[in-house]
Amino acid sequence: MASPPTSLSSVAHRTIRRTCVNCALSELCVPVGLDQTDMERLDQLVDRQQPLPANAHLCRIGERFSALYAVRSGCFKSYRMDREGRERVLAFHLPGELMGLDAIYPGVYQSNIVALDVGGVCALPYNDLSRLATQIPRLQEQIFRLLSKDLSAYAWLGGDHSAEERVAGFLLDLSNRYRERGYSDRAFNLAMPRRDIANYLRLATETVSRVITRFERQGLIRTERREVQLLDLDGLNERANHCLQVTV
Amino acid sequence: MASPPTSLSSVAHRTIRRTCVNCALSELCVPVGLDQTDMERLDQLVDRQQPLPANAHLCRIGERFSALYAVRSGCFKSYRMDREGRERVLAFHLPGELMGLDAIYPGVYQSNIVALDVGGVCALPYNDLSRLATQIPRLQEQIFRLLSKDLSAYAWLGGDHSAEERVAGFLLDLSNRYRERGYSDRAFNLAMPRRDIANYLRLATETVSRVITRFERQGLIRTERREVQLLDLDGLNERANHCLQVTV
DNA sequence: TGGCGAAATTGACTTGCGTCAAGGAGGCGT
DNA sequence: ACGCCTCCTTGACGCAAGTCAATTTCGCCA
Repeated sequence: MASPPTSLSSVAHRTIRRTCVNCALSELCVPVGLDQTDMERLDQLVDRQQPLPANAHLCRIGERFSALYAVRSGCFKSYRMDREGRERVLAFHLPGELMGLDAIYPGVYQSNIVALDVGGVCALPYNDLSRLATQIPRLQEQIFRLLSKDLSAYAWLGGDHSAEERVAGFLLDLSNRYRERGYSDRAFNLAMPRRDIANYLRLATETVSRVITRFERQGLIRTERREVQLLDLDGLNERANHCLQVTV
Repeated sequence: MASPPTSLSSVAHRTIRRTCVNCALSELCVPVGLDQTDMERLDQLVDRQQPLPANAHLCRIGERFSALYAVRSGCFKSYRMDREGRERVLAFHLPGELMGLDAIYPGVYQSNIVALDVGGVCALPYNDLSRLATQIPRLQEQIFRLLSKDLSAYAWLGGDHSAEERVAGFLLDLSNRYRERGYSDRAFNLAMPRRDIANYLRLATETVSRVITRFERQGLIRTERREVQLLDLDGLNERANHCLQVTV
């Protein structure tokens, strides 16, 4: 009771060590369904890295693949460059999601991954992870599932959708993912600029802007810079042509 | 030396039982890198199914996911239906390739898979396969790799490419895959009608036809219905904008 | 051999989205 | 408070690819 609560040691004592076991994201991330013992084994190989400042790169194309990354906080973007040097956004990653999966096959990172705002990641050294996965069937299963899940996401992007379908689908996808994470699915903040959204959806920035304006006029959404409110989910689903949902 | 080689029993005796161990595709398929003992364990769970006639379905969307399928011979197509009932081709599968990977996550097939011509598959019961994968690290690794490989393939389809880029990329992709399988990479037969190619590339059938005609006029290829000859790989690579290759 | 239907090609027209260009609105450092 | 820069929005115009429609070719079966 004597030492003031502001002393360094006191703070250190009160700080709960971040582990998979007490991580709020464990139900979205790799350790889904693991019991406490297995989670602790997983925990030992996880490298909880320093938070990255906005616009800092986590990895770059061509670097030797050594680890998968799980988002702990913030929002990340993965992208490639085409031969003309133009950026091509492949995905946005929210907390609990796994990044770098496309690097497993070639053994070399296939995309640049950058923090859109300040964000933290857990690095999962791949060799250790796959070794552990042979020992914990539930873990192997979860990695299979996460890889398979990404296939469906990419398949959507590959479809031939109109600009309206793409933008509506994008908003609904984010809405679903925020809900899963316990955030509001009706009002959220876009971590990425319009340019990145457009690039991800393979549209021009101007087209995204126009569609958003149109949705706003139709009373489907309300926006204020990067703040978005979804006012009419049914209407958005109609615009998205119902083609978003992965049948689960 | 006495019995004539044409007698039925003789044929039966000379027929080698099809196993993973003696399968010509083992270096492209799931058992990559397994030693003979492990291959025999894998072999025991493989269900070598009757050849399917052309246009027969292997599985349909919504069916409970129970097995992955490896192509043994022929060419398969996987596709979905959008809400308007239009077909959307997701992939063509050549011998040695694994199908149904996108069903792992939801536990329900996410695409219809149909034989384009008469073709054979090996069914790999998923529960048995993943159990075996925990016991054979090299097998687990290979499944990770195959899943990861598909991610890159889907990423290409998701890019915003012109019609010329798409058609050139498609031809070169087939060329590479045929070469891997020991076939000519300069002359091959398209197992699928133009309509399916167009659908896969998210183009109109007419557009594919026009691009093919243009390539032919430019001396890049020669076609005779479904027979294709690639005359100028460099030229095609240029049209494809070099954006096909996965950096391996 | 001839006739039917599916597949492929080609031409004429339409359109959704990209490109170009200009203007407005915050954010931030000095 | 000012200026600068980046982000976003809006309008005018052009083009690549889609749609519609007609014709040819091939495979197939009677």
